[in-house]
Amino acid sequence: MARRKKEVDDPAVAAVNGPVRTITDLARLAGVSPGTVSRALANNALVNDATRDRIQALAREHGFRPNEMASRLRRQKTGVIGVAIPLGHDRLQQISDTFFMTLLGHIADELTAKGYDLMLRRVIPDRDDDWLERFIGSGMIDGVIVIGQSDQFDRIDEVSRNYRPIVVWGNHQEGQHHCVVGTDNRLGGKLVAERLIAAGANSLAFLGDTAAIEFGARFAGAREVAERKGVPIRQLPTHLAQDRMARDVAAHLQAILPDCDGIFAATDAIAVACLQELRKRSLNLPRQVRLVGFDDLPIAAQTSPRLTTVRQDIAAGAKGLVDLLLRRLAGEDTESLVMPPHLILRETA
Amino acid sequence: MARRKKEVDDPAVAAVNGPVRTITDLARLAGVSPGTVSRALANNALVNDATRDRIQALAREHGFRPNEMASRLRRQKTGVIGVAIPLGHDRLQQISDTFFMTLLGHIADELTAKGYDLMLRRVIPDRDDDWLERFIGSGMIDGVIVIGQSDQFDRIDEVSRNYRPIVVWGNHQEGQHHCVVGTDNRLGGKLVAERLIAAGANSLAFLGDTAAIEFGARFAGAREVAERKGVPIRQLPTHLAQDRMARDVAAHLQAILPDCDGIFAATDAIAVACLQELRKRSLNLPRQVRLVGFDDLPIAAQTSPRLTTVRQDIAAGAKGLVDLLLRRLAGEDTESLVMPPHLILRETA
DNA sequence: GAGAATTTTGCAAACGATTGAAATCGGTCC
DNA sequence: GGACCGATTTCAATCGTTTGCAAAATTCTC
Repeated sequence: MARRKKEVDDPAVAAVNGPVRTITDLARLAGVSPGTVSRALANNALVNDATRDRIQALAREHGFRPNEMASRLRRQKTGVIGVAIPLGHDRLQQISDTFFMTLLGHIADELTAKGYDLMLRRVIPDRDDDWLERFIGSGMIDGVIVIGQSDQFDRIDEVSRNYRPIVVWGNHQEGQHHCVVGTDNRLGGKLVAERLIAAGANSLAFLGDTAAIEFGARFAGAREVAERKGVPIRQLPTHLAQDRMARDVAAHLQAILPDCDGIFAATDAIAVACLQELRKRSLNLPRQVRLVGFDDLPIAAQTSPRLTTVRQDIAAGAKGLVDLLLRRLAGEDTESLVMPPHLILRETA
Repeated sequence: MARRKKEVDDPAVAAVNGPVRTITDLARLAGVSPGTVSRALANNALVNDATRDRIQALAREHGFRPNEMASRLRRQKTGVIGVAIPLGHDRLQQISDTFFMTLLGHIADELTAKGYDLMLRRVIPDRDDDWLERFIGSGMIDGVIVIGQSDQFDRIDEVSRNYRPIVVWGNHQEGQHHCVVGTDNRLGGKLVAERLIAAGANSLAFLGDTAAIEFGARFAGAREVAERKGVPIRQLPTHLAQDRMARDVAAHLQAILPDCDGIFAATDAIAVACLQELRKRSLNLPRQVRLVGFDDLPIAAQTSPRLTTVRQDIAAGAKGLVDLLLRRLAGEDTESLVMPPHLILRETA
């Protein structure tokens, strides 16, 4: 409608009147063709300097910005990286999970620095089996970072055979096809078990759900060491959602104490819950019980007693994820990046 | 059926055996026009049931998904909500700020539930003065949620006069134009001062940078109460970035202790830093010094002694933000939502 | 000042989907 | 047998940019 009206009216007048919404409006205003405007705004050397300046000034004056949706459609490049957080092995684990959110924050920083936008999508795989294909196939993103394999390892591995720009945060597994960035969880688990035993523990317990392969690897590492040293170790599934976690931890500790004197919490969040429960029971750390967490979240340094834990370098992880993704986007073939975990000795073991 | 046969035989069709990327590819395969495919995939009643089923089956078989970029361009509707986190009053405050990230997580949950995607953008206003216009003008988003006004109040207020679908997390100020969701920071500040004084404090200190208007309001509330009760109160600017925060807190406490016996930390993060510093100095809480934080982050319940603080209901805030934004998107005019803060009494005051 | 070389600009076809309007097709009615 | 009808389907224009190529304008050469 508006367009028709403009055509009928004196173009100059119409141009002055209406808002400048499209590159064509601006072109009319500047008395050049849309193509020229497009090039001028892109600082294309093909356009005369004077013309460019005039058009850019006009654009600024009218607060005009080219529609990126159209631009991205035309150039078949979105400038957006998708970040998916599948919540699989524990439905109640919220997207607000501290570790993932911190990682996400760093990823956002990295992507911003590289000029990419970030599209975040929370995913519940059980309710929606082609989540990854949908995200990729939407045409809205140039590549995707998956935070946490959860129990979606096979699906991710499968999809990655036909789709290259995908990088995953998680555990590396022998023979996997997709590119992953993560901590060497198995080694981390070994470090923990070694420390617990060195600190005097005679019976170990792992609190965490091994269905999540990251946790599975941590447990596997710990078990290897425990068996080698002849120390018994048991595994106790523990939910990650705040409320259920507290209940699980209370129940587990009730069952295993005081028999068990070395606790390996799959995450710092679980460790903190243990700490509270242990305090309730007035058990002394690390004399009566030893406790080690995993992640080295900021909170770990601030509990009392301060938590011994395994550091995952989140900032480096984020950098690695983004870096590898951009390289894959550029056509390069990349190896997975497995980062060494660091045992941070504090006061609980 | 005759049609099917033709497909198979027709060399032109057979030649297009490649991947089915566009609706046109699929149309050729199905022997119908692109328009029909579009309608079939959209479950438009205008298309024959049998045709629809056939096309949908074909789409599934070939893993075809319409390009959303194109779709969104055409319908002038993106289905994406932008979330901007301006880092203004404290450059070093990272996007990984716990409070904001938690809020972001809940917002993501809410938006996902409503069928929207989320585009995250970190913004450094000093380096880039038209960040908000750029985000809005990009044509990539239907609306925007700004997390934290930082020191960008005026700019946001200005922009909101010409752009309706914008909702902001932050402090509500008399006479402002834009729609905001947030806690009543002033009231929160009052609650804290009242509690500190009731717990026996005779001289108060506020640790936080009042240039951020949320913090300014918290301080103002506390000052009002303090002055009414004739208790002195001072304000000590404190950075939010982890490393500088620790230094600032140490310096401040060095300067004001033991003179000052009631500390109001602008955030729980600052409060935790205080807690560590106070422990170093072997001061007993709450006997010698009282401390109250703000936010009620998960960590607040897990420190030792457990932190007395003011709860901001993050989940409700996220729900409010999304709800108001969608209503504005639908054309409704909405009031700001100011939520009551709750003093959570624990062990530090 | 003609012709060549070089800048600048304009034209028009994409990108991949959506959608109003027009066309097609059986079938029905009189 | 022709008009008419409802149900389907096709056609073609559109969303707003970008960009290869041709055309025009300008500058350079001799």
